[in-house]
Formats: sequence, C-alpha cells, structure tokens
Amino acid sequence: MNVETNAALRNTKQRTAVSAVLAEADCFYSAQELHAMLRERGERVGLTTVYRTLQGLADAGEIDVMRPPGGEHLYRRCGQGHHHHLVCRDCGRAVEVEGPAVESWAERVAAQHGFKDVSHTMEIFGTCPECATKPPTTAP
Amino acid sequence: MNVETNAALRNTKQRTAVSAVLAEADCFYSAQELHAMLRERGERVGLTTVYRTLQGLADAGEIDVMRPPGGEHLYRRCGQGHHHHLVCRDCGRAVEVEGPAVESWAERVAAQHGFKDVSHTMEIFGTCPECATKPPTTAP
DNA sequence: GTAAGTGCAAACGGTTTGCAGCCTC
DNA sequence: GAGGCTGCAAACCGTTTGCACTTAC
Repeated sequence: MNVETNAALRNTKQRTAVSAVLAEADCFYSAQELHAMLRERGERVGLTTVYRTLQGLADAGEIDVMRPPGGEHLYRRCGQGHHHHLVCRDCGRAVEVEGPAVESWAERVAAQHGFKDVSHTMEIFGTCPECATKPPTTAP
Repeated sequence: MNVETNAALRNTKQRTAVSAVLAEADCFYSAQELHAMLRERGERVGLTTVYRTLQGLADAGEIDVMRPPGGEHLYRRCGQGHHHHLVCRDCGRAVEVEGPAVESWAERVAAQHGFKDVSHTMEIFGTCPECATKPPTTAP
C-alpha cells in the first residue's frame, strides 16, 4: 500500500522528518515531545509545523490520536484497521489490541437506544510487566 | 449509603447550587456552561468555585468526567456503579450503559499482556433518534 | 475563633492562527 | 512561476493558582 492517499500533500523535509520519528516510535508521544526529538536529531522543524503535520497525518488516518487526562494530545503511527490501545501509564508503551466483542457490543447498545452513526473510543490503562517489577518510578 | 464520605467538606451555598444544577441535568455540561446556568439562576458563584467544586465532586465519585475532543471537560451526575456513556453528539443527551462483557474483555486483554492495576475509559458517540429525524441542527 | 471555602485576577499550558518568506511541484 | 508549506510570534481557550476576604462549623 502506497501513500497516494493524499491529494495535494507535498513532500517536504519537515513532513518526512515527522513521519520518520513516528515510524520508529513504539509508544505515544505528544506534539511537544516529537518536536523536542526532532530538534535533538538536528532537524530544524517548528512546533507549528509539527502540529500541522500531525493534524494532517491524523486526518489522513495514518496516525492515531489519544487524549489522556492532562490536556495534551498523544500521537502514534498505527495500523490501518480499527483497534484500541493498551497503554502503560508508567512508561507509555502502547499495545494495539483488537476487540470485535467490544465493537459489536457498542453497536448493539447504540442500536438498542436507536442511535445512528455510531462511533466509540476506548483506551485501557495499566502498568506493564517491566514497570510493575521496577520500583514505581513516576517520571524521574 | 450516605454522604459521610467526605472528611471536611462544608455545606456552602455555592456547593449546594452546583449540586442542584447537576441533579437536574440529564446530559453532560462543561464547567463554563454550569457556571452560566448558575448565573442565570441568579446564583453568585465564581467560575473558580465551579471548577473547584466540580473537582471535589469528581474526586468524591459523585459526578463523572468526560474529556471529548475539543479540550473542555464535561461533567454529569452519575450512578455509583461503574458504567459507560452513550452520548448524542448532536444534543448532548447521555445514556448510562453497562457492559460487563467490556469490563471482562479489558481485564482479560490486559492480563494477557501482563498489565497490572488496570483501568479503562470508553465512550460511545452517536446521533439519538430525535436528532436523527430532525434536520442536523448543531447546537440550536 | 479558626480553618475551610470563595472570588477576583493573573498565570499557565497546550493549541491555533496571521502573515511574510521559502520551497516543492 | 504559483500555490502550498514553514516558522515566528501572538492570540486563544479552558483550567489552575495566589492571596485576601468571607463563611460555616
């Protein structure tokens, strides 16, 4: 599958850099974190561009957005299909999980109440095995 | 079960007013909306107090907080048990729904990956029957 | 009388936008 | 060469905090 999805998205250095960072990421990052990572790599990308690129990618469905308590949005490159996330609240590692039962339950419940055009959001938070064994380090 | 849960919560006019508005609400309201409703009633309550009261109530488990796309928190008085919400994205009406299957699925998935201390969030969005028949009025 | 609660205003943090210049197509 | 893309700074919005005053207990 190629990237021909976008109609008029130009291939700029900044856009490539953002995509590259996301491609290597295995957990959720905030826009500001991504911006910092970019600058550490020596890429000269403005925070504004990071936001705009992220919005574009999210709009194109290439990345997933999460809105955890705290106010900042977290972004991650994701598989194409619909899925949910199991996120470690200590280290931020995220596992993609599928739950057909949840999908069908949500639609069934919505249908029972006569709701149309149904969508849903679900996130599971927990402490991953590695962080559970370590002393509970809450962001040193 | 009574409301003796709070150690040192005083009964002030403002706290009562906020609780009263929430008691009549059947859908989610933002802190600012609640503040506006309070002022329309003639109650002299500061926005700060609304926020603080809301935090206290949420902390005591008496109300439920939702964080929809848009950045503002929505509050609603809720039943005690764990449940989820089916929210109309047009009129804001919210229905409390229970999903034991979802609860067990979330815990099972988390356990499969070795995650401990698991919690989860889930919201279902859709268009309720009344709003579906009406022309799509986005906030009258 | 004392400590919690309140309210104003200012600070705060993340996000968005206006606009001039740059760069891709 | 034209239009999108970038980046700086400032605006924006909801939320939180400092501090002095008020109030419930």
